[in-house]
Amino acid sequence: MSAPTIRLLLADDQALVRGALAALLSLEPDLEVVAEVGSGDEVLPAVLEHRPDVALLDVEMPGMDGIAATALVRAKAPRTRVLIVTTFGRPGFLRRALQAGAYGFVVKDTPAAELADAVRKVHRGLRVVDPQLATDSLVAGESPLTPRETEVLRAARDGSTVATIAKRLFLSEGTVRNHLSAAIGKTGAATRAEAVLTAEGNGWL
Amino acid sequence: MSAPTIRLLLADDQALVRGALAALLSLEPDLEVVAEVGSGDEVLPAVLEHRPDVALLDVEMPGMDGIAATALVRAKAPRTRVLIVTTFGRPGFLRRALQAGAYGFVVKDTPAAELADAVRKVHRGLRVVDPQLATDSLVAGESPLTPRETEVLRAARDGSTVATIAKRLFLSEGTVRNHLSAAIGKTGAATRAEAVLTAEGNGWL
DNA sequence: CGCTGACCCTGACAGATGTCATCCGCGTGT
DNA sequence: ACACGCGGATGACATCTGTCAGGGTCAGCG
Repeated sequence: MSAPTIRLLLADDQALVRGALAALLSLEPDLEVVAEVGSGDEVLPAVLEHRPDVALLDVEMPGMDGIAATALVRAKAPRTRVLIVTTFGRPGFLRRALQAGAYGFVVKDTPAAELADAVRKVHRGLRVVDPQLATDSLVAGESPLTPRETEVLRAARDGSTVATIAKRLFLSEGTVRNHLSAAIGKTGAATRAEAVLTAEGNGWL
Repeated sequence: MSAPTIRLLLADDQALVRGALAALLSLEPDLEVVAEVGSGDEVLPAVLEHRPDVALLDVEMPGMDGIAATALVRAKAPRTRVLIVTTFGRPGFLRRALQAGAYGFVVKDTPAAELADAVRKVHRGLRVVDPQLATDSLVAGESPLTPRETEVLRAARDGSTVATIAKRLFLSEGTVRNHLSAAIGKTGAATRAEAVLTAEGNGWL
């Protein structure tokens, strides 16, 4: 009797990318794609139903992001190992993904031939992390922003004025300006727009 | 003698996505991936060497974006038809891609099964464009921004101060403020950060 | 229990932003 | 030849941003 195949679940909101990844992985005789979902909140139900050995999750998905979905899978279906497959190799994403229980973290710059190997390693319980990304993650460190500063900076992402943010968060304009100023200082930026980019780049937002 | 296969070139800076798309398209007996490149400036040399019938180009690539590469292919290798395959279905991208000579425009939300059909249609000389995207493109219209306004707004993308932008573009701060103000007005935004997001969303930047 | 530090909140103020008025050069139409 | 409109440039000024000083609350520690 032949060795059993590794059962896979794919989660990516881009149908074309998801279908292409399924085609790529199905070329391997020992890998079998048993489910595909397009949003984060479909991940756990599909994992519970199909019992994949490895779940390949994108990070940015509607309904729930892949990192939150990873935490759910670890809590409710610990035999399923998670491999994050994402466009943005942000050090903050890596740290949060590992903390949430992901076994591996692959960015879409990776050669296609390496994905199957990454899946097999994760299935065997090994960690798969790009060394450069791990280094960047250690260098960037945890976010220096307080929860409120993070919230105010996130609210500033879309270019809103202080008055608009104040209304949205039920704060005075002075409070909003102070939090923004603190966030600007902590990220080493000159403006709030730059602070947003820096925090996003470091995975702090 | 069997019908000849459709020769394809793939261009996407993400190796994993490119490899996966190659795997997906190679499942079709009448399609053959003859070349893969990872940057925009490799597209034309590869097209001239491999003579693909259809070139599938991403938009955002290093070296040269896929729309500029499309224009080059039309000029230098008119028998190769271009199909844009991109993450962001921006109406501005669609318009510029068609104007540059692309035969089709597919976003990565498209079901994987439709990609091969899109390739076949493009090969036959048919247009492949998402109707919703075409509508959005007509609604958004051409950019109302002057070349200088576009340049100044683009320089403001990274959150730079007016003084920094003035130095970078060799203008006075008053001039920069005036162009930014005009761009804010034309995009209907309240701040420059919002104007940047609006212009990007409409494909004007 | 008192002290300390972190976090959150607020308003005053100097400096930056965005609006407005104005001018110049160039291309187009009459 | 002239008038007009457009794009680009500039500075004055009202408004907004970011910094700073100050106060309140709460958890942790001695």
